[in-house]
Amino acid sequence: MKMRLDNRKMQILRAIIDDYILNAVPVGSRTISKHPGIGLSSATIRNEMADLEELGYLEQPHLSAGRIPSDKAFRLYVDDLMSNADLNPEEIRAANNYLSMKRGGIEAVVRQTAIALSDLTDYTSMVLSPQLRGIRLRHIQIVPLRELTAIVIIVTDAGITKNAFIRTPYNMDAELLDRISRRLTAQLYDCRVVDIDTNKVMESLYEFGNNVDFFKALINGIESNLEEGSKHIELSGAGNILSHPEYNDVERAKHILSVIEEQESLYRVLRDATKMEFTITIGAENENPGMRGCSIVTATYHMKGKPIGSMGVIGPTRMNYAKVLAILRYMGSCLSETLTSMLEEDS
Amino acid sequence: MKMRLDNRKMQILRAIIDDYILNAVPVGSRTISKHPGIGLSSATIRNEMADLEELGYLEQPHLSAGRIPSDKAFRLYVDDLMSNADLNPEEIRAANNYLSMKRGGIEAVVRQTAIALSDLTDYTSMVLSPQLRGIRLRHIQIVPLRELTAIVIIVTDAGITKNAFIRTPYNMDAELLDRISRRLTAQLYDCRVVDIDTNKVMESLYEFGNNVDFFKALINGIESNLEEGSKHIELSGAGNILSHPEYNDVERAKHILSVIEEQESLYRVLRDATKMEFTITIGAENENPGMRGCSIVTATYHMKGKPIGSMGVIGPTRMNYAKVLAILRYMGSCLSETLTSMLEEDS
DNA sequence: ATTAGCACTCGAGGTGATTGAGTGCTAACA
DNA sequence: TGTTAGCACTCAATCACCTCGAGTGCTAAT
Repeated sequence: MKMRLDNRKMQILRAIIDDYILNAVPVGSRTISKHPGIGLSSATIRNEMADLEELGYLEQPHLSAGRIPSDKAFRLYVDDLMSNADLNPEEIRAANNYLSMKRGGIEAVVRQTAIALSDLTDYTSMVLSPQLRGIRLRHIQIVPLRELTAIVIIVTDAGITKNAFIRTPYNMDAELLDRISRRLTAQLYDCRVVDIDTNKVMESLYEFGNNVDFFKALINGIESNLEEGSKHIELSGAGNILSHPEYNDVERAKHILSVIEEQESLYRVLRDATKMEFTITIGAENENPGMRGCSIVTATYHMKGKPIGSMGVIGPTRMNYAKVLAILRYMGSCLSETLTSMLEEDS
Repeated sequence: MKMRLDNRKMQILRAIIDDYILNAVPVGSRTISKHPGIGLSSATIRNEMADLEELGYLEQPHLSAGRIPSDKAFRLYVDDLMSNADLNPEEIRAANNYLSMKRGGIEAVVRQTAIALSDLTDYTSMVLSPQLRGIRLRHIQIVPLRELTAIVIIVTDAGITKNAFIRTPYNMDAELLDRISRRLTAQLYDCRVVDIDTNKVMESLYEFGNNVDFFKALINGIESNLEEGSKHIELSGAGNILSHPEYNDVERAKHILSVIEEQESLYRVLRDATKMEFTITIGAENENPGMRGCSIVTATYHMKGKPIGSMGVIGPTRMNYAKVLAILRYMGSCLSETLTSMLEEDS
């Protein structure tokens, strides 16, 4: 006999998950039978639960306990069952309050966003700094620093500066480097990384002598510098994981903390997440084995309509997906708006 | 009858502290009487312990437990009793291993140092980014960004760039701003912040029109930018606090984590600590009430012989001060050396 | 198909006894 | 006079044991 997930099973599963998200305690048949909207006795629920367990949606920690939803159940939940929440006015006020202090440039805004996210959700939050790919060049300046070494400064239309050291083939003086800077600026003004035509730029530098390797290194440096973007991640509320009962086990908590601190894998998660408006990764779906047992929800933010970064929340698999999504949605649009307006208005 | 801390009491206290640092468990009279170098019976030790308690060096969690050293005892310990440790070859190898990858500029080095510190000590570590005060100016460049807004880029001899937005009084074109930049660079080349003579610089800008407010804002911007230094703190091993039994209480751990994450007070600690070669702050000596119960040990690092920043370790009051000091001393000199050499050699 | 009823399971939490590491005090001792 | 042996006492930790109750599966009646 083939079991199917009929409507009633779905309803029951949903009630179980809702309860579990709220209480973090295995939920029993009686609890569900008393649930408004479900007019069934606990015995019936038990039968259904047994079916759901067989289908892989529920798990039993031990015989005489209730059931807890599996990763698979949460997947179903976020895909089909979840009713999406909205922020209440109070939360919106709180969120705006965090963001009101937009002094201090992009980094400060990103940091404030991270703090707001972790405080509002009560989970750990992370915000990837804006990625520069697609941003346009405004100015290039090469400054001699000491013997045979110069520093290359790149300014973009986002008001972000980056800099890199470069080795010069001989002791080029400030004047020469300045002329080269002007030529480069003229050539590359308003270019994005992808627009850079190395050969053409090289040609335009011929008059400054036969230093092919140096020029090549210079252009490569500019390109790679713009391309790599900033790998910086702003974290906040790392301690929040200790608030949730699943991490009362100190060993577990320590482990997660070290994974979070390492940042490299978080960077990969956020980088990849920038391709999609929202992502939800549940428990074992995480690539990093250390993150199994956690869920990650992310949202993208934009600048002038283009996605340039993403932010996310790390919590237990039983996190309140609906609420987290709502908060991420709101904060994402706030951040997008702020960043875009920082380009247009005074700052 | 006046009790004094005679030599024997000191020895006993020292043995107690050593033992407590190692085991984190109240230590009893029998343990000490068996301690090599102390040829006394437990009964005698008990008498001495009672005296030490009366003098405020020991505390009893409850009647039938051993004693634990008070903050006052630890203070005495680090000031007078402690024998200073040296790193063993293996630790030196490990430390060098962390620092071998000095690719990627100052931030990367600072980060690596923080990671090494936390891994070697098993406590939480923090490293304050180099403070620029005392660093010399190399280049100033003002670039128009959009209507009425420009970005000011400052390059120092440490190869550090900083940038700030500035509002222009009218739409100054790139050419004009460039001429102003050159003039400023000429005027301020090789200056430290403290050397800047605002009036003289203002005078030299007269020829660029009567924009007193703008010029003033410009110079102020440069000054304050250099002055404030970077408030960035690199943290590592936040999760390590969970390794120590005093933080098995989740509430306590959460509290400390939130204090650490807030960073503002850590910045103040490290900033102030830059004035001294080493500092040790024990328990209640901390200014931040949230940090009482912790100890902080810091060391200064230098660039070309001048102190430009400090690094520290946060742990329980019973931390292994001798070892932590040795590690900080070693890492401090490594960092100083690396930073100084980054100025001189290619990077 | 649903439900009431029942026997069974098992973790959580409470009780009480035991253990052992520790103390203070006193009296004997060198 | 300082040191030590000895003893009575304290108290947290641990363990065995018990009870409680929330939960289950199964079966028979509706």
